[in-house]
Amino acid sequence: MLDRKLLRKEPQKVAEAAMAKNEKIDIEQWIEADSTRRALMLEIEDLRKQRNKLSKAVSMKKRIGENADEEMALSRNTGEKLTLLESNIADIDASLAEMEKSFPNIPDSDVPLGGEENNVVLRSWGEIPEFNFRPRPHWELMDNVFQPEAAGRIAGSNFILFRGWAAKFQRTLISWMLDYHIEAGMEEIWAPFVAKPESMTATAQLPKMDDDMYKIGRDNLYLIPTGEVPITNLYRDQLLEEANLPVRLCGYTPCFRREAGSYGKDNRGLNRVHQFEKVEMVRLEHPDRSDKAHEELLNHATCMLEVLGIPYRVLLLASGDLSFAAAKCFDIEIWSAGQEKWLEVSSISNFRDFQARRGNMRYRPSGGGKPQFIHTLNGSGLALPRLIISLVENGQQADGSIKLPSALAERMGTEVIR
RNA sequence: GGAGAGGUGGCCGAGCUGGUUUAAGGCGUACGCCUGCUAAGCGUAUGUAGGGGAAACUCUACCGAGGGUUCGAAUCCCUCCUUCUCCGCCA
Repeated sequence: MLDRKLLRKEPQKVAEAAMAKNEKIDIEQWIEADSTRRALMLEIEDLRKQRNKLSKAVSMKKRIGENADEEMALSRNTGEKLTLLESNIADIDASLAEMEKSFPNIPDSDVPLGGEENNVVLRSWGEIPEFNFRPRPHWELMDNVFQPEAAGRIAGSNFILFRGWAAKFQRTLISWMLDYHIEAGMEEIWAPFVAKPESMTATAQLPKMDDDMYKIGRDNLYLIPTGEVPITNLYRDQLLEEANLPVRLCGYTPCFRREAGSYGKDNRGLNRVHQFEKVEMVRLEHPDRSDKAHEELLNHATCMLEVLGIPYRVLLLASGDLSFAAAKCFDIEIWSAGQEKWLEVSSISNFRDFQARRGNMRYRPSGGGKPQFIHTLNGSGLALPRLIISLVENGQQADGSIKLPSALAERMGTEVIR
């Protein structure tokens, strides 16, 4: 959610920002409703003031035994007027709130304009592996342990099933990544995998992504599309002390995505599935330090890839590729040797105070003064399926066996998976 | 799922036979006083949001959410959400 003062003061800026994100918004309609609301509010407050006075007069007169019929009649009359105006303003409030929830966050000034084609490669690391044989895609290398047809029988197409070493490999990776984050000072969170509409609205999956989420209608719950939802919502409606910032969290969750309308698009194998596992990093920051925190999250995630020896590149997303809530986002892409392409394995976003406003997440400044909205950030650290793709395809050998990075070999109890 | 008890300001907690409570008191926090230092003690201030004012200040709303009764609701009634206790069911 954006600051109402900003909407009033610089509607043009908000409209341009929405345009840059390919979102259509009607700012004129908002401005009109807002000014109507403020005029009505003045009237209402005046009437309430009158009624309070009359009530007090009634109270005084009754205490000393005088007749207060006149005041009571006047007060009743005022009350009737109020009821009408209050119902008008409630309608306006509802429509304002609905509009505001559909206004996207404003991209930072250093975010390039335009669509995907304007994303900027900031840096890259590692050598793209070369083979003296034809590198195979992961679905061939994992033929025995990755069984999408079985998952299809159980849950439907585009769900996945691992068995044997693949199942263990995923569990090992989750555990390794969590330990890596904990080592760096984050607190591990394990949270519900479903969330209420209010939670989805706070982190801004709602209203826009409604069609992309699995919904449990009878209990009015959604399956989470990312760990960001429960972990960030841990602090919804909370007031933090400035001394307790930053809050650094991580956690494992499955992520459920309907991927409506994406069938047939890069969805072979593990590339794009309805349920995938992910370790997420979440950070609540002081507004002055969120830029630094954003870089730190990025570097922390890329460091992890360096330990695993996976070639990657970092993109700064252009405005049109930014999510609804983000002000700025880095994507990390890793190399898939079997498919010879880059795969997005992490999005690291700064939402500034956008989610904090929606979720009422604030801190009290240590010098005293009014509570302020915090800045929220998050990043995948990392998404499992594509990480597995890269490790398996990049580590493959001529005989179809897979060589593991040393960090994982120890935990898997073998250096080579056969 | 059944029965019962709660949800009050950063936290705890009174009020809940409707009108000097437009929320007592405590903790915490800030500043000051006092004390050789520290602790204790004393004093003052301290909720959130919005409006008006140069400012001191002032007005309005908010006691889980929404609706109702009333001249007037934290207080009475209804619906919902949520927490806890006990029982049932299930892993």
